[in-house]
Amino acid sequence: MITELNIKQIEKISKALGDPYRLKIMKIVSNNATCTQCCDVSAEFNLAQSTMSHHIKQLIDADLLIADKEGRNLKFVVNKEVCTAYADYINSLVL
Amino acid sequence: MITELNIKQIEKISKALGDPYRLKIMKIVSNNATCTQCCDVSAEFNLAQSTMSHHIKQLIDADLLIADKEGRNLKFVVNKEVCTAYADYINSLVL
DNA sequence: CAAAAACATCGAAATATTTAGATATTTAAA
DNA sequence: TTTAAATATCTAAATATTTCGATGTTTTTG
Repeated sequence: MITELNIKQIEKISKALGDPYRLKIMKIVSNNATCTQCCDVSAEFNLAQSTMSHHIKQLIDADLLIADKEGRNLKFVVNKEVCTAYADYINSLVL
Repeated sequence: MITELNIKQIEKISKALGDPYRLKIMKIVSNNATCTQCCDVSAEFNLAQSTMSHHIKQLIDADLLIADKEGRNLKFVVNKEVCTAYADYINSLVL
């Protein structure tokens, strides 16, 4: 299934990636073979829990992360299709 | 020559792309076979000249556009290397 | 050389984002 | 079943971004 992103989604994804914490979260999740959890990620940062929650929410809302609530934990992985579709859009600017 | 972007550049590029006007500017420049100028772009928008100038500056500062001052005109094209390098970074999140 | 064209810069208002603390919710553990 | 752990939500302050109008600079044109 090939995902095509509209311009509003491109904007939202770009905005979500326009923050150092959120970029670092993406990298951590990407580097993790297994699903990551909020608390795993939080451990790497010096931010309030509510702030972390906010950042992760933005990545999920932008569909960059796919989340799955398991018990009291929130697990997530990189949304490969959306990342690829976003990269495709960027590449389409280069003709 | 292969461009490698550091994380600060990735952040700056993402931020630059996280705005509907700037995304539209990128598309206009991308679609133009020849160099684009500020006044070409401005004609498509309902924004003050100073605002357009500000948006274009952000794209140039993020190295997404390459600018060249010719007389009183500012001409620019898409920076293909940086766009490609950015897309590569995004793809690197998908393993 | 005076006027206009193209763009940049500055200052200020409006708006959006980031952040933390307090509190709420949901689930697991004791 | 009380307690603790993991996350979410709300509010408010701090900070950043967007936008415009006014003005400045540089270059071309009359």
